[in-house]
Amino acid sequence: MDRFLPYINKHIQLTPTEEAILQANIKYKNYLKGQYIVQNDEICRCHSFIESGKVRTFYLDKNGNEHIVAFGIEEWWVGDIGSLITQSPADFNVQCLEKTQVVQIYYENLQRLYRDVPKIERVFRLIIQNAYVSAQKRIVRNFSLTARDRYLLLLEEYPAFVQRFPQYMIASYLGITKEFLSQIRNQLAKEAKS
Amino acid sequence: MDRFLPYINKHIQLTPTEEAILQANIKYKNYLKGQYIVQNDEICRCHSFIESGKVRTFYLDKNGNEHIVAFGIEEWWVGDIGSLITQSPADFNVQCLEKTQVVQIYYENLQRLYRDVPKIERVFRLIIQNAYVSAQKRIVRNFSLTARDRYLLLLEEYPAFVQRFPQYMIASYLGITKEFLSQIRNQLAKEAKS
DNA sequence: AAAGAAAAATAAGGTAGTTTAAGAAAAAAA
DNA sequence: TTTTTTTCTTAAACTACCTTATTTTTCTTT
Repeated sequence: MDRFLPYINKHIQLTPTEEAILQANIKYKNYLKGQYIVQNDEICRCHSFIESGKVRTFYLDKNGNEHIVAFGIEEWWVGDIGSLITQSPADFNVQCLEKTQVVQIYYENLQRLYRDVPKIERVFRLIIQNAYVSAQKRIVRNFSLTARDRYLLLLEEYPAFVQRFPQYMIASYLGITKEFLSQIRNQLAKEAKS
Repeated sequence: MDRFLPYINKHIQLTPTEEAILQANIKYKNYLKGQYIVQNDEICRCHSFIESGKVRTFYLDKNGNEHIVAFGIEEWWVGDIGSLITQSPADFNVQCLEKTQVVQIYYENLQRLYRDVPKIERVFRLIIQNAYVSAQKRIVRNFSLTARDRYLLLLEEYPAFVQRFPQYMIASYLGITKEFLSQIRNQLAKEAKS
């Protein structure tokens, strides 16, 4: 039940006092399968760290099609940062796909932490920096790789995702249809035999 | 020649002492048309703020094709953040497309500033946060919009780009060929008439 | 102003990925 | 166990976008 503090301590070293302030500004929460942590058009009030469980972050386009923009498993942060930082309606939905426990930092508490424990600003700069670098990688890959190569890369880099999320969600994350992913997998299986 | 300090002061308020420390940790530099601020496979040593001029950030895929991942004009930051933060070889190239003046903060100076002027950590958190939000928007759009709609959106949101950068670069930025963009524009022109 | 180079337009044929629809397999519920 | 629901597969027709090649226009340089 406590992955959170060890995670924070990977980035910075907190004094006992600072740790106490941090503890006072977080909340533990449990979600059931299917429940939403963030909902489209509502303001995202907190950023959530996954203690256990799994979630998907998705977006509904104007035709009502779902597009998965991120997965979340243990030790990942989820939320809609765009909505959080401007306290404006969210573009994304964050939905739990199984019973999920999270640690949440609410907007006001985060601002207070930035003020009272400046080291926290560093943690979040680092978190966002890494998120930004992966987002850019994703853009580049969607430009220059075929669906097949993107799938192979996902298998290599995040095998846990391919195991824990259903195929139609993997397809959506890769930006292709489930039918086409099925076709790719079929082809890869054939190649493996010969 | 001085857009930099006013830009910083939009985000935070510096005391005269802090401002002096900041000034001591930046460098002004001029580039000619065609010169590179960052080069693929070399370590990106600084982050650059554009005072005047224009640049493109691009990536060469394994077939040697260029893919533009970002444009930069006055008051934009450019560089390869992935390379900068880990001090590892850059994936991207940042090239000036005309005479360009920049303010640069070198890696070591940035670390020193984070330590000595903690407010600076806030500025960079904010810069990266915004960059991350736009990167995510871009991922979503590339998934759910057609090339035509992406072009229309670019025209609406950043008309300056469409005016200041040649069409084949705009096409590359949108993730399509120059021929296809030409076709789209042709079609839009026809529609405008009738 | 002319010459040369770079950028943009046009057109035809090709391919990666989509759509639709039907059926099979697997998982969840009863 | 059977039923119901969810997920995955297969295949054929279709579309958005690509490739290649040629021509025209615009920008640079002298």
